[in-house]
Amino acid sequence: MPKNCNFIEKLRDVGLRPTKQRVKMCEVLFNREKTFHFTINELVKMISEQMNQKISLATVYNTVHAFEKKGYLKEISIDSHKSYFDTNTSAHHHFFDEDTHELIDCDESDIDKINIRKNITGKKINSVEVLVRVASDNQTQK
Amino acid sequence: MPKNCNFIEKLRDVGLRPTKQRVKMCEVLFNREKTFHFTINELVKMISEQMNQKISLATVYNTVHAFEKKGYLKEISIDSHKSYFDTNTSAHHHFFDEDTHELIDCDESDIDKINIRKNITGKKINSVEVLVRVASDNQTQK
DNA sequence: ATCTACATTATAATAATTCTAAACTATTGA
DNA sequence: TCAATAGTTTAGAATTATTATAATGTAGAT
Repeated sequence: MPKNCNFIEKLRDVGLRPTKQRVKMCEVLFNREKTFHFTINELVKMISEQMNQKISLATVYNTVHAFEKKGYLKEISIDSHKSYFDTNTSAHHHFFDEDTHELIDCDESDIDKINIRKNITGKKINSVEVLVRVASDNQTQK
Repeated sequence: MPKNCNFIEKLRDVGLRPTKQRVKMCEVLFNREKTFHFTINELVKMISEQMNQKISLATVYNTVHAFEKKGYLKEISIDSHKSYFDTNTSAHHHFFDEDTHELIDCDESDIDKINIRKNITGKKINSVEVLVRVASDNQTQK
């Protein structure tokens, strides 16, 4: 199962040259069972750990944004100080754990379909997403 | 109707000294019919326009954060590149116009109560907020 | 009126992100 | 196969938003 071939095709499909940095980035991002969330810094660290060579921050930024523009990654805004990205690019809801800063996907079935009664004239709805902030239920903890 | 007295009391209540910068800031933020949304830069501009004197960015940041900590302002995360604040501090939903970058409050009645079926053990739900992204319905426009 | 603790300010520092330009490499086609 | 070229990577500079600093100013208590 030469997984990398898929990534090379994927990159080509998107109009990106399959350089070794990008193929490695694809492995880290897409070669996994479940979708996941990351920040740029976390991603750089993960890639660096898996490569003998160092990868430049600029390359990671550029490529992440290229993937985002093409719909292979999605940015999630939760915290104004950091950009989180999600390899699950479908419209879906999230839990955000305010203690650990962990982002957790909601299944379709976890939240009923949301009915919007308000209409903004001349505008169509692009997405409807829910963010559920959770924190420790422990009284003794902040 | 000496509105400023209210602001002085409000500031005192929060443990902030009612300096003229802060009172002016209160006027801009709270002396209005409807709640509104702003970025720090917009706020600085608004305050500067209403004062003969210039106000320092640092003062605005500090005071906005002080208000936020005390629950008189609320930060809204929509766009990782800018911090939006809201003078409506209740949990409520938003429309975000992706064409104009305008943030619009949803009334309670615009969206049905959201039922969350998933439970995260040991965690309680702090807030449930919906963001509805809208854009021009015009085909000819991006 | 004076004193003191807290505020304001300009500016420096920091952090996240984007830009730049030189060196590098995948692809094309001879 | 191999050079030409068009796109890529990189380190580091530039930019932007935000926070820290330290000197000066001011509100409130005495």
